[in-house]
Amino acid sequence: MKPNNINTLEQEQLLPASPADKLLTIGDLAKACNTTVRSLRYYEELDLITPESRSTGGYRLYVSATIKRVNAILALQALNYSLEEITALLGKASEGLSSTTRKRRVAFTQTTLVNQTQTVAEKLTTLQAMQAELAQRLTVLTTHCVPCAEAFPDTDCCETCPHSTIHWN
Amino acid sequence: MKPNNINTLEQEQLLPASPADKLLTIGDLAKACNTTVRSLRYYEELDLITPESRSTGGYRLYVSATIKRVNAILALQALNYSLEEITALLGKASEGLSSTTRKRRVAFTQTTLVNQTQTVAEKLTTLQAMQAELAQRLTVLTTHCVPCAEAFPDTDCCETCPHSTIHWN
DNA sequence: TCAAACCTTGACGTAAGCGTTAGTGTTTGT
DNA sequence: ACAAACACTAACGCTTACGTCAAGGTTTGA
Repeated sequence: MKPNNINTLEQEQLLPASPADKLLTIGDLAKACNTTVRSLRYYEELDLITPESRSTGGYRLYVSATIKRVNAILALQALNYSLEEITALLGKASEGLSSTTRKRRVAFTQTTLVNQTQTVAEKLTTLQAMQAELAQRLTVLTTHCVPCAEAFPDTDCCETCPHSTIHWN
Repeated sequence: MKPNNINTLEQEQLLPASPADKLLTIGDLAKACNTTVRSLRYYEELDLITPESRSTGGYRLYVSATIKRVNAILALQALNYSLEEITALLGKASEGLSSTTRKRRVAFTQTTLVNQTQTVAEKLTTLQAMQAELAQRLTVLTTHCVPCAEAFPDTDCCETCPHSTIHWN
């Protein structure tokens, strides 16, 4: 499935002293991005990236800009985005870059940032509640249960104790 | 593995009008914790919970304190802890119910509470840092990228923009 | 007493994100 | 010219946290 060799030719003609964008094999790309060949092929399955062309033997050949793209993918993954979300965020590779993409991209990023902020805030609230409850449990445990266990080391009276909920089991 | 029926008998004798800790079936427990029967059985597989006893017909019967335990598990899961981490955090059910002395059990609970407190504190710090970064990114995005995309909807100048890291690509 | 509702133990299915062969072809350096 | 290094496709494997039957036993209320 050769994309558009015409474009390639045009570019070579239009930019004879072009950046000499040396094409990368999939192994080169993997090393450059500190990831694996398998991951890159998987991203291609998901239409997150696509090689610029193929060698006569069928090797995938990537332009160096793809490094940026892959690094973006990896960065977003590190932020707990799923590849599906990342696809929504960066767009599919086959769809290229339309003129409206930039505006939409920025808007999309904005809404996802807002969502992230909200999610983080919720997590914080939960954690703070847990922290408070842990503190209380610890207090009751040390002020009540520890002395109690000290006084009656062998008598298991916890089942009848109102504080037994502190150490659930 | 009945812990200490002697204790139980003692208690029944000592407290004929005891709290009557009505035992819950697995369905009751699931409803009480707003989760599923399957999940509870899975937690048991992982030794996170264990029924107090079984009915003559083989039904799992739980003490009401297990509700707290399960709720703790669910709360921690909501914080993106894996069940393996939760097991490390809360301890295995079989260990908690082991026939060790009360002193040791209370001490065990104490140390796990301290550990939990510390872990929660760390998680809080991380989340607060995330919150700050998200806020900053949102600021830059709205003050810079949104107007920029508004002004140049069609010119993709992001590659040369120092703020392009805000909206990865 | 009997049906509805609940429980039991398997055991297979699922989704994500790759890891890992297997069997084969391609490039590259010497 | 030939071996080493690399790439190709296809396809099965793995993990986590359950969902979802299947084929039966158990409780419970009318």
